[in-house]
Amino acid sequence: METQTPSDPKQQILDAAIYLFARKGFSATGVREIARRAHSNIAMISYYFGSKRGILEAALNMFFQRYREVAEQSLEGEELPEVKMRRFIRAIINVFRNNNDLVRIAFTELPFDIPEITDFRTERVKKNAALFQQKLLPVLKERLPRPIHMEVVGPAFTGMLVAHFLFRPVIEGVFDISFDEKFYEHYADEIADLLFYGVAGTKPVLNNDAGSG
Amino acid sequence: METQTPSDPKQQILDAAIYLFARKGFSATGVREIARRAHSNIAMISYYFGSKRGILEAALNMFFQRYREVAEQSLEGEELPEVKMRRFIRAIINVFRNNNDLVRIAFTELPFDIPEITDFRTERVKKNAALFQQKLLPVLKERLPRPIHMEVVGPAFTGMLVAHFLFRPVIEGVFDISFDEKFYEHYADEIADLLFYGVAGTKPVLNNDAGSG
Amino acid sequence: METQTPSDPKQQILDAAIYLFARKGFSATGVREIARRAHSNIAMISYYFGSKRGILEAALNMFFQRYREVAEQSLEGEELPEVKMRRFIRAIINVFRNNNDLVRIAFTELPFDIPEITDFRTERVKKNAALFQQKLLPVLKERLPRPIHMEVVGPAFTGMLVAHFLFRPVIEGVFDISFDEKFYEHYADEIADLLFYGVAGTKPVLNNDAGSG
Amino acid sequence: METQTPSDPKQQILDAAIYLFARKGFSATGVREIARRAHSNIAMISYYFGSKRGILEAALNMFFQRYREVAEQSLEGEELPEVKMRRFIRAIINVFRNNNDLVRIAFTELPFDIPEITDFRTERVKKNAALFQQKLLPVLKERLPRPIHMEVVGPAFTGMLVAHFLFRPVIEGVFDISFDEKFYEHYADEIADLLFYGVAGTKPVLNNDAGSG
DNA sequence: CATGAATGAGAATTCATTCAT
DNA sequence: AATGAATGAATTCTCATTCAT
Repeated sequence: METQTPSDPKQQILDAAIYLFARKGFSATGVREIARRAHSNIAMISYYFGSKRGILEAALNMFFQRYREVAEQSLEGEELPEVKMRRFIRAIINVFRNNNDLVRIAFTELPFDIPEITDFRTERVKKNAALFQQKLLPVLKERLPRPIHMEVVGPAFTGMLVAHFLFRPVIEGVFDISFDEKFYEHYADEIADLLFYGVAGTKPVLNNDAGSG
Repeated sequence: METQTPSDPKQQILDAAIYLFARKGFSATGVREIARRAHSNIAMISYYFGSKRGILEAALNMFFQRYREVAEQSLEGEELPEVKMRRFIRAIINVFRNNNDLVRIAFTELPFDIPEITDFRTERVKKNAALFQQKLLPVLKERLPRPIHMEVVGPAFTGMLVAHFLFRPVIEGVFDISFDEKFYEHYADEIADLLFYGVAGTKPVLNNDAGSG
Repeated sequence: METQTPSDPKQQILDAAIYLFARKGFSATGVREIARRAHSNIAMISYYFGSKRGILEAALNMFFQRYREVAEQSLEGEELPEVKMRRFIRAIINVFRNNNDLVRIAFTELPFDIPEITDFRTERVKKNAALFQQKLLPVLKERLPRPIHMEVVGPAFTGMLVAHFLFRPVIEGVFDISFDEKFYEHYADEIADLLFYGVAGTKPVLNNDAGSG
Repeated sequence: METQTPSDPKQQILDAAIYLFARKGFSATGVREIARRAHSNIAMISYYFGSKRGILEAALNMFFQRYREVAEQSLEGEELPEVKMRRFIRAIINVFRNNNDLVRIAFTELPFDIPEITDFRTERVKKNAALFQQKLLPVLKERLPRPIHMEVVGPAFTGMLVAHFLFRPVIEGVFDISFDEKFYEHYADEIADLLFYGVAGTKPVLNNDAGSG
């Protein structure tokens, strides 16, 4: 909301922290290192964010907000669920691409067994699930050949979506590939195909390009 | 040397560390806390594992070894790839269930951008990919309706498999469910169905029970 | 940067460390003790000197620099070598008196068999030897009754000069003496006499008071 | 006194400790390192020597005893003081050569300002001084051209004697020399000459070889 | 806004020693 | 005589944070 110049110290601290948190982890990253990378003074961190933890919260809020906006926009509308779902996948993958460090932090840093944090997370995911429940599932479920359990499909789908961004450096090493613009053109559709038809399911011809455009 | 009584201090340290690493993260877990939980002396950590990092390595080696054994066993044989794949999924999910903390540590703790660690990881994944390449893909690919890209399907499949174990506390909260024995009876098959046919793909009748029993 | 008030914490840490290193040895001295004696915080040691070792290096650099300055000044000039040598002895003994703790540290703390440290030491001594070689020996050697071997005389002379400052507490105990201003008035000349004529050598009358004020 | 086989663990511990104390210093040497170098068990150190400090004491006692024996023997007799003194120098240098590590430990490790230790040292030196006083000085003093102060000459002479063995690695580096058998043949006489006549004092011809033989 | 100094708590590790076997 | 496990204290160093300027 606040407009920041590129050399804005607050933004620089945030950027530096995101970069480091994503690579070394929150706990292993020191405020001194953040300040050094941000070409800023250590005391500025307290000044702007209150504490190291404050930076993490700011980063995650930023990320969840972006996710939320994009999710709501892409699931809106009266199209067929397949269409909306493909649009959602494409949009989210785009967000993830542009915020890869934040993806790692969000899925890696927050421990899952501390009640306070799990509650916070649960709340977010519940809202997200409600979005799907409301905008997508009623129509979708009728059209599926067999019943699905959201407590299985939901996390599995999330895992599918996010794995690429969590494991990217390793994938690049294993398959000797580099993920360029060209790759991502087809990537979202492949993920969508995988979600809808798996590797062996029959894919109706007409639906093939339904999600593009 | 290898057989340890339940009160073996080395094993107790390892168990305590795995429990804590999975919940608080490696860096945020202190050796003092590990020692306290293991009812052991701090100095014993150096004595047995050299350093805190040594515990992490011991834990990960244990986990990867278990994974490897199960993967090799379940992918062996001359059955149809679908059969072997379902057996693999069931076996791996079983390993993950019994080592949920290790799953979290393995997929969460090792940063992905430190070359040394990424290389280590890449090596492991390459070997794993080779296993699939050798035991599964040649026959499988012929039988698939459309070509698949391993650099997309591989990570997506991994994400599908692992997400449940990474997000479990949140899933329980969101869907108000508790994952008991009954749940896991069907879980592996649902994941296999998802992998093969997605949520919308047609599932041939004859293959349906190939993986059960 | 260089001018420090007496209560400057950096200087206080340095002073405390020098005091303790000289008495207990470097390894046996703890940073806690240094900080306590300096009425400072332990963390300030890292802040100012990087590490405990950093203090030692700062102390030694200070000492070697003082030595070097005095050595160069006193050996300069066109006087007879005996005159310059007596001036040098008097000046060095003065430096040693005013930095007795540093003398002990410099001659006691740095181990002699660690290549890195020995190299460092060798370099310093070489430079020092070159100073004598250049400013003193050419003329001196002509005037000596018999050839001298620098590899014997050099260390022996150093030992003569430094022993008093290394063993002072013991000497005081053995001879029931206390080294006051009066003692040092004659001390330098006695050492010079010892170097030039030993305990039994004949001492020419004319040179006798060349070195006195 | 106790006859020890070369593989006697007590002796091995002592040897290892002397080696390490001389190079790293007493405080910086750990019992684990000693035990490792002695191919012995840590607990054996307590068993044989009571404590780490016990090893140091054993080593120093050994050294002082050897010194004492040699000093007494070489100063005994009715020869001229110069003769006895040269014999003493030659004998002590021999002891120092064969126990170079112990020399370093004895002159380096014992701090000089802890009353207990200084007292111990003072006691030893007093006895040593008494030896000279009794066996040497009465006759020597009559024969010297000028009065000498023992509190000056004593320490200076000690420094002369010991410096070579303390600084050896550095001297070798500075003068690019290696101290072989041949060097030590003349070394003791050079030191004796230095003590008696300095670098410039006239040396009577007849006394030149009085000390050998 | 911004800084560099300062703090006290806490980090991991190593220490010499002891003990049961 | 000898061992390997175990201990608790002590080690150095780094941490996030605060404060006076």
